[in-house]
Amino acid sequence: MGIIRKTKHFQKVLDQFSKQENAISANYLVSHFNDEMNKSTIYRILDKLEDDNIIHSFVGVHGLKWYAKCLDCTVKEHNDNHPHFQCEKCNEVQCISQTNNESKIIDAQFLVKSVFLTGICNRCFSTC
Amino acid sequence: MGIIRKTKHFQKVLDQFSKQENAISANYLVSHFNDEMNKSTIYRILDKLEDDNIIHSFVGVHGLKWYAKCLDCTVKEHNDNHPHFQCEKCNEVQCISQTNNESKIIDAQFLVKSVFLTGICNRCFSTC
DNA sequence: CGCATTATCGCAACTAAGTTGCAATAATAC
DNA sequence: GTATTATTGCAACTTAGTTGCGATAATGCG
Repeated sequence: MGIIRKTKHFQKVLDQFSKQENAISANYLVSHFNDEMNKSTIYRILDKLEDDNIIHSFVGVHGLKWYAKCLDCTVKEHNDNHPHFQCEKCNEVQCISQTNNESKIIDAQFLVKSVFLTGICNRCFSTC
Repeated sequence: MGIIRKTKHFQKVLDQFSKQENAISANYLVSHFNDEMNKSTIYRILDKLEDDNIIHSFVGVHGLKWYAKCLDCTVKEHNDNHPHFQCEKCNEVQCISQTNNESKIIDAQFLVKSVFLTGICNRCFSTC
């Protein structure tokens, strides 16, 4: 089990995920909480939140680690494998609601656990 | 234009992609050519090969940079967006032939340029 | 072929993200 | 209120990838 004590720092990091539907990079949190908490604290809290299946992690286009809220996961089982989409222009990462279409693609070849898409988001596409 | 002179080093790196269907990590090449060439040389050659649309790059599960051969790309246009699959157990990355199924998933929401899947590959699945 | 030009290379030093060990601090249980 | 121990801050580290610069070698031309 990851989280044991409910500290102020833990609460602050968790709050970020409550008021934000999309994914958040570890890096963003480090600079956002720059003068409130140490970066190792943030990384450790993220580890523990992931341990408890409250958030899940993946790697974005520039090799940075991103975290997003788990939707239907319990402490025991992580079963929220919704796809993520990162825009190459604005770098924002969006969670895509599961459609079950993806599993078809690869069928017998592999057991797919996560889907990561990149491209241009609506907003950036319409402003260029 | 990336590649201008056909040096021995350039040829050696390119050979790796000729005799290998799947993706190769920059990191692998650095240790593979450890006593033959400097790592900055390798990174620079990879940059140039990508510039010329001979290979394309993406980031794998651990944030490492991977490269795979471009199939139907010209120097002017990169149009090979085949999906990649990385196994979480053996870390191997496979190129998946384009099926055009993926574009359906997200349709009007985004312009998808790349698809990256993770999970368990056939070989690892059958040996556990 | 020989030479000048300049792309490429090796080296060392750097950057940035993320990790780790340890002593100090603070949350919890009794 | 105090003891226990999880959490935190700090500094030092690791690892992938980048950069500047002088040395080397590929190419083009006479």
